[in-house]
Amino acid sequence: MSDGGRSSPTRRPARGRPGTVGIKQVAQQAGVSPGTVSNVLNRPERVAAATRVRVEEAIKDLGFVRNGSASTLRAGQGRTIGLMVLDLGNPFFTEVARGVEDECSERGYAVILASSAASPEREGRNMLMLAEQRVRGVLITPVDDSAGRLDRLRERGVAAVMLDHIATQPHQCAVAVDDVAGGDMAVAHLLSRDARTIAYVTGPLSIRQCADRRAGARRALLAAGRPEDALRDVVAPTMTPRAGQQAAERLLADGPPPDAIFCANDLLAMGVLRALLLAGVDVPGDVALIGYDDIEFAAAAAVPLSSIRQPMYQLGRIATEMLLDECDNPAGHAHQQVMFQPELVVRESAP
Amino acid sequence: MSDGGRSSPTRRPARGRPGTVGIKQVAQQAGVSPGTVSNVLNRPERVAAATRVRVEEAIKDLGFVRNGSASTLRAGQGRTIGLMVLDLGNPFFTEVARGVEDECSERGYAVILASSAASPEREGRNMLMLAEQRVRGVLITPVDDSAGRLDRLRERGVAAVMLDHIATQPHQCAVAVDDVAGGDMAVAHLLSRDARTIAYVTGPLSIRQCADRRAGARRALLAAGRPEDALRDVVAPTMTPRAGQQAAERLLADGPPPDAIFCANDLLAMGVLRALLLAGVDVPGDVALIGYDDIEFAAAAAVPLSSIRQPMYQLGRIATEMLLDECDNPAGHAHQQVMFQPELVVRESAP
DNA sequence: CCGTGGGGTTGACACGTTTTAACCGTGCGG
DNA sequence: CCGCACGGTTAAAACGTGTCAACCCCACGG
Repeated sequence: MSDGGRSSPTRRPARGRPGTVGIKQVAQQAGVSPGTVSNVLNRPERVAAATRVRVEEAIKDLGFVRNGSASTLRAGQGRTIGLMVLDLGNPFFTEVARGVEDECSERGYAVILASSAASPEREGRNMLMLAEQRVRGVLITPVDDSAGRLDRLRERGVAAVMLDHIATQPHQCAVAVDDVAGGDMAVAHLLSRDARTIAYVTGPLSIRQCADRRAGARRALLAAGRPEDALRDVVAPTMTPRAGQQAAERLLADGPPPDAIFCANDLLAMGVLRALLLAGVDVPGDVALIGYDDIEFAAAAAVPLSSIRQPMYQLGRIATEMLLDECDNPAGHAHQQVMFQPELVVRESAP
Repeated sequence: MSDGGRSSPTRRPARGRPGTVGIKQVAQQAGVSPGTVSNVLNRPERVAAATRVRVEEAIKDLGFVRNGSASTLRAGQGRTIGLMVLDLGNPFFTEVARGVEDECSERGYAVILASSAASPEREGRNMLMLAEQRVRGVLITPVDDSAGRLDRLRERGVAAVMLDHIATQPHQCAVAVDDVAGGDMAVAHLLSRDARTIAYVTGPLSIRQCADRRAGARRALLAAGRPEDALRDVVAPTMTPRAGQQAAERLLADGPPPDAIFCANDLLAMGVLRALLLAGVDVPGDVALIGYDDIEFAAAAAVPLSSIRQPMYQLGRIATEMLLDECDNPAGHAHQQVMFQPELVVRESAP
């Protein structure tokens, strides 16, 4: 009956493990057609209750697990998104990743992790891999302005949300934290404590975050009627504790210390703090200190750090929400740029 | 000409984006058969140089990117592994993840990230998802002893390597760091500085790492001819700075401070340090302090922490190497348990 | 001149799922 | 009594790639 392809003697055994159980083994066991099994899996409401339980039992008995590749191939889209971060070593990004993973795990999505490690070449390579995996969407902290790359993705039907990066184009989703406001906040707080001279210890100003926080700091100075050059920049080559310590040592060697120091990063701030304490400078008595990010270790420093808290975890969660919403409803999706407001956390280093 | 399927009026447009270019569009453009394109992709040496460049040009022109789902489906295996960590918030695991990602990125594998968040239920859920994605192998920090789960995976042909966990069965790959040796090392160092009384601030002793490090510490005591109870345990409920601080406060309130404190974790150690300094205890003058893990922030603490360094990044890399080797050569693969040796890093908190 | 061998290439099928149109009773309104 | 709609189910056609037997062509030895 039907066309009996069964008899073909050239039939090879399945490529995968011999015992691979697919939808049709389940169907046979449940005395039903493969299509019905698929329906049980994807639209359970369309199948009669009695049949459904029979199929579900068969699934459990045989230990069937659906083949995602086949599903993705046929349906044209799977339940996978890509997450491309700048630097897996930075607590900021790992907190974001935690938010992304939590949200995805709850909604049954898989996260493919990729790190550009700040290298455009590696970003490209990983991007290609994500494209091959036919991810449904991508969360990305772009290394440079990769608007072009993202547009090409969009043409392929891959949604994208930019992380911690303001969108340069309107047809683009993005979530970020207002770094200008954060810088303003930090310096305004220092000024309210009657700081007259303030230093800004920062990473390279080519990094948007560093530049924005500086802009905010200057805005606060202007608002207080101080000259902009009341803020003294000290640029460190990288944003690590070591670099912060060295920057602070330079600063101390160079004349009388400022009343307060604002750091672009808690990692820098921890190094700065160490240099100050080693030099016998009292914190906050002689110099007030404030960091940025409010990473977990900030509160555990020798002198607990005041800092500007960013909702890192929330950033990841919201970005994922936006991305998945766009995936589920590409037409009626309004691209939006969400800008979180940072928050001042006052601790002992700048009470 | 050939079989003109074009004329069929019932032909639906492709499900995916209209412009989807597949292997056959490339073939047509290059004037060659789809099979040849596949060969160019997978066994370039079998195709004549001239044809190859023509195909490669066509690929570039059309912007073709291979469909990983179809490839995986047909070939029975893809280039994807799963990484299941215990806690994305812990720098230890993120460092491991960094190693895994680097290695995979270099070898063209994709990493699916999953976190069990120490919940067996969530571990199970994510495990199912990894199975659906037909990952080629899994790197896992098991929440409890999930030997059964791993065996079931293995039956499905999914390789597995346990991370930071000794294998309970011989047919199992595992990489770990010798925690007993680490504990020994730490306490031996403290003893060499003439510490007489030592406290061990630890997380729950049900955590293998905590228990092993304690065992090592006692071993060092015995080796020095001290009674085992020269080591006083102080158990904190979690391994965070806050918990460490509270534990140290309890310790100080409870009698004269010990000569030295060994912490199961740098996070705990940072909290302990803070408590000591607040209480006016000099470190290392009055109390020497040593942590574990040597996370980046340990060196940046108020008093830079001595610590036991674990090769976290290397752990991830090696584990990945072992996993991929097993994937590429399942038959001739000898399961092995690699045990790394930790390393004492001497800084000011216990010189 | 014919057979043979081998490098290149092709055609067609299979992988496991989703989807859609068709099918099958059955109850109901006309 | 006929036709129709409807809830359930099925058969079959894709989805895009990998693989393998078959094939073609040309050079070469007999």
